[in-house]
Amino acid sequence: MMRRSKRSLTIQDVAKAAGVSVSTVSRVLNNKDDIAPETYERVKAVIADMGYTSSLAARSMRSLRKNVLGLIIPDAGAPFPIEVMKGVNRAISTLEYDLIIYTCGDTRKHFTADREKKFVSLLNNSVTDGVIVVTPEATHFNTNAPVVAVDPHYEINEYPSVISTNWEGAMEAMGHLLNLGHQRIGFISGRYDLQSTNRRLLGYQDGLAKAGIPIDPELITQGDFSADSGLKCARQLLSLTKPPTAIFAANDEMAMGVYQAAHEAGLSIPEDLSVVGFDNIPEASQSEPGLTTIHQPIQEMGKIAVQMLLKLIEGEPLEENIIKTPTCLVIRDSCQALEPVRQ
Amino acid sequence: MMRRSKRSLTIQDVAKAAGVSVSTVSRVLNNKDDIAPETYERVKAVIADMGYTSSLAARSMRSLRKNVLGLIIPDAGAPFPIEVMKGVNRAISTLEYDLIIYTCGDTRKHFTADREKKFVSLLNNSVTDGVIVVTPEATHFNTNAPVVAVDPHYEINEYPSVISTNWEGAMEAMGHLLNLGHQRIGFISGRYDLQSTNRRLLGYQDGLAKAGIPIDPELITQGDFSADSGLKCARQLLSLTKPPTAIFAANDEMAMGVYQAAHEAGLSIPEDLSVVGFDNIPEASQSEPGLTTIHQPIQEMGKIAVQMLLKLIEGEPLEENIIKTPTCLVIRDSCQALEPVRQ
DNA sequence: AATTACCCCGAAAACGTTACCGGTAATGAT
DNA sequence: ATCATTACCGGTAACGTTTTCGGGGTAATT
Repeated sequence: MMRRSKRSLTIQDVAKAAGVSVSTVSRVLNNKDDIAPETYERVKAVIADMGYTSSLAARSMRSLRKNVLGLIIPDAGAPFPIEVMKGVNRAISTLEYDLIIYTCGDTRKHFTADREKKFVSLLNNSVTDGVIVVTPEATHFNTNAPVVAVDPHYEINEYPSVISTNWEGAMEAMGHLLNLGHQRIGFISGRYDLQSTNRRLLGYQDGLAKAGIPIDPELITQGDFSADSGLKCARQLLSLTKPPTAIFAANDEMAMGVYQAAHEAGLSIPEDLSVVGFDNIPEASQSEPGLTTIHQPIQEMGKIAVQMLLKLIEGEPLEENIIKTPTCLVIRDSCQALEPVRQ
Repeated sequence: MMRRSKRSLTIQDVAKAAGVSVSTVSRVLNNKDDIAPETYERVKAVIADMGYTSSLAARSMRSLRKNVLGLIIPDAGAPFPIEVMKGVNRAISTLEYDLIIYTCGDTRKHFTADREKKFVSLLNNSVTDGVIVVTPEATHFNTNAPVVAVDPHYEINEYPSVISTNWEGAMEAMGHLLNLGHQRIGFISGRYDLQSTNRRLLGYQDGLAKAGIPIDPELITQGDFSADSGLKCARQLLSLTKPPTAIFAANDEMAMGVYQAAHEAGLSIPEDLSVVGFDNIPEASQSEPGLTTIHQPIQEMGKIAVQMLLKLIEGEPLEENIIKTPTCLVIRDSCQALEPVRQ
């Protein structure tokens, strides 16, 4: 129960208490085999008794292997990075790695630079063996420790990445709506400079083209992946002189905004408006009605990123530098066949 | 563009490149005033040019102040810790502190021990100046760096903490339902050994007592704060021979489970069943119908925790060791006055 | 009995950084 | 002209760990 007043416990204190050298304690800590069983047990007991844990900083500085993985996510709050985080956490929990999460603040200004700086500061010569970055803006990180990206913003990168079949997913979503007889389908996009946005928009356009339906620019709006932007875009779409009978939102959060806009306009889903989202975040199944959406295996993506990262750390080569995770359509209750009688 | 192959950049490399000593570079890095302006600028330029960032590990080991705060959360996924995280992140973003998040895995077995170990490993003599722990199980942390808890599990702790007015909130929720004429009110509790659960249950009981309504043990069920447990408890409540006309769930996630159970049973909310939650997580406003709930300023709690922690780091005394954040009733569309005609 | 082999363990050198102490040159005061 | 003061900067000792090296025992082999 006695507490050191100033300094904290060091390996020296343990060594003194156990009557052995510092090296021996270190050997015990790292499960080296070069040690007598009885000494091992005795030192182990002293360590447990004193409640000693080694300093991450000192350990990281000396040894090459730190047994810590890093995860860098944008301003925490969006479901996507959080789902990735869960997947990473789960994948790591069975290994002997620890996880440190870094969030870059929400300052839009120096977003990239700031993130990159923090990233390097973490990695460069510090505390982690490798890092996973979620939706990175930067296309290059100057470090020698491995990096894996999940859903990178831009297409051309230096680092390995895992990303979903965005185009195929969007095609499938469009196929579903078209099969139900919808012809005027609104699209709510994300930022145009983002890879995932681009692919989904392309899927929307190609889906229409395949069905022989001309593209009406009025039906394409731009959001920013937030529910709020989805609301605004949906309002805009619904106030058109010839409003769409269905809306395909580039992610589920914006689809939730569509729900709200429909509610405002007195439209019920799916009777008056069909809605399809993208991602299949947990909220999609809890909404009323359940949101039909394109499932993206987000947690799985985190898991795959961990596997890639571990390979890189071990020095093994990667078979694929870009791994594509498959999407699939999840049908719930937010879509309905269009009445054959057109008004 | 040239990249070192093996080792990463050190302060030595920078010093050599800038033609100054290591100490001078360090002075520049730490904005010490004991330096000539021109030298400062020159070294700064070299640092930027080489893309050097100092090693967190080495810096942490040597200097007392690390300018890094730690946040420890249970298995990431639950909305509560995530909201705290957002608040902490926001509070920190204006300061010159960085944030490192640690999640203890979801292994139930050594939950406390594991968490404590990780915690100490982070703090003890490592990388952070102080740590915020969300819903800690442990009542004591053997460390000399400061700790602040948000919503600690148990009532008697060693560390300062910030916690909501759980009893008052529950009383207000009950007052609302009772005012609407409800007499049979079901309660879905959390784990009985948790402080917040206890307080809310007490509020439920005291609310009934105040209205002169006897407590029916049948109406009190125990969940575990997950939506799934809320579903199960609600099923149980609704299958009673005399089912409740209203359900008060000890958190919003379980209230979402109630929604699902009502849906299954063909009951509509609020016509056939009134529901009140607790927490006011983002999903509460997005659900259909909007969930009436007790607002807990979760992000604010994170912010307050940061303020307390900073005081402790600065060595200033705390005015209060326990700060209570106020709850308030948020009325949405999940409650309705009970028809005067009783069946 | 002498040599070899092996098993443990301790001493000491790093790792990259900051804190502390001095030292030099320039400036100002007597 | 000498001394004290200041401004700036470099050398060096830590910080707490892991790793390498080697040495002292004891057991096995010649």
